[in-house]
Amino acid sequence: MEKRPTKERLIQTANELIGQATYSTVSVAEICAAADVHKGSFYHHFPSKVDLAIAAIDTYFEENTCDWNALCSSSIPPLKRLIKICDYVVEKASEETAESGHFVGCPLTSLGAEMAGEDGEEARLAKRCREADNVFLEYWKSSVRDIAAEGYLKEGEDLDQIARFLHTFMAGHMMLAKVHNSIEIFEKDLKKGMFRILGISLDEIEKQEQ
Amino acid sequence: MEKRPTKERLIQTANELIGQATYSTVSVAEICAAADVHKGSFYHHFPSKVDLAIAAIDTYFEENTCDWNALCSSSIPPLKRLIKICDYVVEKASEETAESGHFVGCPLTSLGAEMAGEDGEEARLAKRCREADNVFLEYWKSSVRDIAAEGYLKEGEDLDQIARFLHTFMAGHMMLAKVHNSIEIFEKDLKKGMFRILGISLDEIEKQEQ
DNA sequence: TTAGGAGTTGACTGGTCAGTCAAATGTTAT
DNA sequence: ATAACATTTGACTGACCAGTCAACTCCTAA
Repeated sequence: MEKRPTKERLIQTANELIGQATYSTVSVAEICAAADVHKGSFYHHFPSKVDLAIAAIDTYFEENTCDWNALCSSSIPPLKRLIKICDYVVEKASEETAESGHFVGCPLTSLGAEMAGEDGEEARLAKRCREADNVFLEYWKSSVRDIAAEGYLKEGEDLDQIARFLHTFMAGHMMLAKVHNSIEIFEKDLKKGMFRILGISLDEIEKQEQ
Repeated sequence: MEKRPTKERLIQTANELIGQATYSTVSVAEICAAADVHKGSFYHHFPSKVDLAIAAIDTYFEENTCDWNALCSSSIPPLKRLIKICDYVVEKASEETAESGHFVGCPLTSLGAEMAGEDGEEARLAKRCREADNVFLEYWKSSVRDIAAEGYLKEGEDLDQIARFLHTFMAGHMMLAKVHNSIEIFEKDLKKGMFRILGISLDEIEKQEQ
């Protein structure tokens, strides 16, 4: 069994531990111990704890945009894409919760909120979280435009605002599921809420699928 | 100029500083300095940092339920109540942001998420956040039932689920406004999103008001 | 006047934190 | 073989953390 490179192990471990706790409460020593890396070796690969966290956010972001791109192929009808994204998010959250015992949620929001009031070096991390979050908002905007282009929305609606609603609703769901450490409501409500915000009957769409 | 009692000053200062940063990153020494209280005096009034945070959450909760009760008088039509609550939340957030330069958001969600992965003494704080959050969910349930009773919602809808949607949407708005430290989208979207989730035209209701 | 509890003071402790460093060990290219 | 570089090791530092404590001041009640 081949061990993955030290740097990768640190990033993955950081994402796991920070997801289950917070940036502030997880120490460099803890991350090192869990990743089987010595302190000095850590600082060979990363100039600071903040830089590890940024690398961890970058990795999370790249993995997720990659998956979303695969799910959001233009060849698929936009409402089906929305369903697939919801299913993907729910499934991924279920796996994480089953593995760790904690609902991890969205690091961009959790870490972004934790770092929101910081200045100095930590502000770089806060900025990265905001930037990445904005990219996901763009995904929603694009999705809503595609849904509107298919005639599912009334003429003259503020499409960007509807996209913000979806984005906000997703973020809120993630945070509350984290607070209550419960995947159940998340599974039950996410997709239905999305379609309610859009004003489209989920039942009818699902019937068409069959 | 009379100084308020030490204990009150500590609770108020804790709410301010923890709101602008996080529980973990604000030290007891900082809170003491800001409240002009000495370390030893702090531990005369509170057995631990966790107990101060719980007292701070309790104070926040009591102040807010008190205000919400005043706004939610049954003598007012339920949709008007919803508008008043949204206006109240937005106005309070604006004041806090103007005063501190930070969008503070909802401590029950922020602190609740920060403490979600903790065990030991901090778990008591996490539990208190969850409990308080559940009380606010009950407010939404009650509001949605009243709105339905006036005939604004279709027959057979899952009213508790709609209440969860509103609660989730509010929480998401608070968190994202904190992440981006921006009150603008919060002001622009909150009320409109609420009415979109309900499926009721805000414009028409506002016309009736005049 | 005085006794005693409530509140205050600030120095102190042991532990943990992020980050440093010089020496040791691998690895690769010539 | 060896030079040059990448990586690892673990002891170390100074700062900060939550919490302690004994001495002190203040208020109140008899």
